[in-house]
Amino acid sequence: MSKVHAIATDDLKKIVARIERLEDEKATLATDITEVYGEAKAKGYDVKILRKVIRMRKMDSSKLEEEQQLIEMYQEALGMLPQAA
Amino acid sequence: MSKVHAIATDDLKKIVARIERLEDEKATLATDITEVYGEAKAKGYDVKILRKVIRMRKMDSSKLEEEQQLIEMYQEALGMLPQAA
Amino acid sequence: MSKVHAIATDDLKKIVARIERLEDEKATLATDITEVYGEAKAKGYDVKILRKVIRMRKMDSSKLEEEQQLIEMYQEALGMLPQAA
Amino acid sequence: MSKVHAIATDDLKKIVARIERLEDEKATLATDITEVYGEAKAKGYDVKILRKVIRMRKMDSSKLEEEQQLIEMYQEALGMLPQAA
DNA sequence: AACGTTGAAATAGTTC
DNA sequence: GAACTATTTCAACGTT
Repeated sequence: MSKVHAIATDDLKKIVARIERLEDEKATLATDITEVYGEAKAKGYDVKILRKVIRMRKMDSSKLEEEQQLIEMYQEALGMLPQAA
Repeated sequence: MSKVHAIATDDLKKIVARIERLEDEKATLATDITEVYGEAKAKGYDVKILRKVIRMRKMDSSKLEEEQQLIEMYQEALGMLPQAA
Repeated sequence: MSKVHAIATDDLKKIVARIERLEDEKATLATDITEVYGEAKAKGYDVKILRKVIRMRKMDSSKLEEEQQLIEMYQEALGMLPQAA
Repeated sequence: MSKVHAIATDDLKKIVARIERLEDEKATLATDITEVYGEAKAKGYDVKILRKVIRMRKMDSSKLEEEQQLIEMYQEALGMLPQAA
């Protein structure tokens, strides 16, 4: 176990600053998203449904990847098994 | 925000004891599972594949639930939307 | 495939597009943050500690003290502290 | 449906059954633990603090001190501590 | 035995 | 405020 025992202060400060800046931007985007949902609601859209639909769109594009993974899984499984290497 | 400021010691001890006991049992089961995989490996089975297959079996039984959820989602979406209640 | 009425108006499409774009950017930032932690790790920093410290910086200090007090209260109730005053 | 050779020997089936049974029991315990936390919450305990304290009890004290020292080291490097010695 | 990958657990946010 | 979902964090595992 070799933890760092002498910390390069300036270096660490820069790292922390970068992370905190990125997290700030991320939080801002989260707020923006909430606001867009708010606008949608004001226009009469159902926010809950909207969220679900958007989630489904994301899932659908992940389904392709999942399918690919399953194919590879089976390929691997068929290559070996009981008399595995 | 109403945190508890006077702690009933005996009560808390019992709660902690119960949780720790359950966690112990859970850890024991985790060890047992690891051991079964170990036996399987000793018999020549490919543990990695075995894990994947078992995971897939779990997924397959979740697929039914997922499908049901999607159906309900669509039913919901078709009932409302722009002119939502 | 059953058409879903005329739900997908241009307006709704725009809203969805905006949200998805914002979510993409958010996901990119999440990846960036992970990468910065990766760099920090490569430089020898302890990522787990780093995360904890950054989280503590986010909490305002009154919250931090309050949490710490609660922890000590619980520890005392459980007899985890050497010999409390 | 394409049969997958004679992979599913009785032996393999038994192994899978044992693992799945153990995993079921493990999942049940996880649910039980969640419920105990729920009861604790209903009695007014702070679940988040409770979890932290229980986690701390699990860590041996040398680890805990080491972690605490690292945190302070980082905090000092970042100027988060009032006026370090 | 460190490293990355992956699955489990915990926390935070959203909805009803 | 209770339940559900999504995100984030943590720990285990296999790999090199």
